[in-house]
Amino acid sequence: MVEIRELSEYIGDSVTVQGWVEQTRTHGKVAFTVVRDGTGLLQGVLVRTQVDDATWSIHGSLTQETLVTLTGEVKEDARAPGGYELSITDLKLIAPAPDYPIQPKEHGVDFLLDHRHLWLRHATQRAGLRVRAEVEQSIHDFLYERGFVRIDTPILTGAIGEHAGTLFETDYFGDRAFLAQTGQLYVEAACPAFRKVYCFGPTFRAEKSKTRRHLTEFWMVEPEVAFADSLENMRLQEDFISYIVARSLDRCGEELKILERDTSALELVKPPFPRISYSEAVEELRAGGSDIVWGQDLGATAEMALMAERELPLFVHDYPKKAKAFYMKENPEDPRTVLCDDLLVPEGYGEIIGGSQREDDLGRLQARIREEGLPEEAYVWYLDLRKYGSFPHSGFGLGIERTVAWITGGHHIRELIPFPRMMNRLYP
RNA sequence: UGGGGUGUAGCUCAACUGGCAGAGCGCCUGGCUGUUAACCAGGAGGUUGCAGGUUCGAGCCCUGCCGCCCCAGCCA
Repeated sequence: MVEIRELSEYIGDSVTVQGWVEQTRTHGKVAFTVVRDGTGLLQGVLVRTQVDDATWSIHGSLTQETLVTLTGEVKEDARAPGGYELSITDLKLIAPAPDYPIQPKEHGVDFLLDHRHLWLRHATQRAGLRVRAEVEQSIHDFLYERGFVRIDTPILTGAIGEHAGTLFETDYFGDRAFLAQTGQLYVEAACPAFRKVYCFGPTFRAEKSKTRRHLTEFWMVEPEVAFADSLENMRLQEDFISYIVARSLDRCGEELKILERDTSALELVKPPFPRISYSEAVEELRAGGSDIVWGQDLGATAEMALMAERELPLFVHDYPKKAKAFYMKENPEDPRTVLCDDLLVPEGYGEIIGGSQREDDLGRLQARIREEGLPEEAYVWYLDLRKYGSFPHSGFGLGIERTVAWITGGHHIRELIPFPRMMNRLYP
């Protein structure tokens, strides 16, 4: 048994390959079968006069996604998908696949999502998910090389997070528990232990969002760095994003081609990225005809307008305090704002990073928790971090699906996670 | 939660002004020695999302409900 990706080493040899039938075509006394084994595609060719009746009739009974073994001689052939062809001498049906639902044609999204467990097998989905895997690996590699220690943060928590109204609640031995909507507060705790840390995992938001940029369960990487200020934080972010994009271009060329991604915009992604303050963004928007006023958060329309003429990712930093989370550090030069940044990417993909310097002053942090009406008792341990050797630190969260959607040119982030969880979808 | 759209065969969609329920794909049968979502001929396949209403007659019009899609808000 050989893998299809190794076939170039077996030209002229007789080999056996096992895989799933993607398609069959019969043409009188010649028949073709395209088989996928998870490492590549192979076209098998069957000639009526060169095989016995039993083998020929097996071919006739093959349907899409039947598991088969093919034995025959390997040949190079430009006409074959994958570039290699097998002249079949023996064909065995291992497991049948009657009435496979997904045809090689257009389907509606709802139908495909109902069959997500099967849709994963198909070319565009394979390509997107492989890019995702490469993005994830490049995240680990980049951070590891820079001395970050991975910290796995809890998924079950008390009411710790940013907005209590968007937490999924579950029973915890008679008490209430919530699914984590960020690991950030926990990586902050690990910062004094390892200086540079990150968490990587699923996160949950019970927001009733129905857009192509939202899931209720999505994956996020959250680096946190002791002694980094907001400017260093942005430098880390632009290096990080540039590395991830370069790795995808380098190692996923085939996948991006299948996805028909024009990569010219991605080739430009190199540090430094342009930066504008929130206040400058508001001025720019007003000059462009928007009636946004200082203090309002930037919505999707505003973000789209800011990115319309830009080719590189853009940092928008130092937002009004009221528009941002309680843990962000007050800007000493303008106390109306906090030291934070959003990274917006071009081509309509919007925000992929939210980051900030954290409030390290115990008194101000306590005051902010009270202002937001958060349950103080849940934050006792978090405040301890300011009580025992408080230190300046910064970090950010990068959304995996949004990043992969941008890199692949995907229309909706639901296709860039194996099993999307959305407001109206918990199956399969 | 608002605004817009949509629901017809397993799938993707047609069906004029309200007048016999259609096609392609997939499936089944047959034909074809180089196909690339092959092609050709034939066949099976329907409670038009659900409930009511108007009408001689409703897939089409009206009311309510349900599902889904897109946009916005929220955010990554």
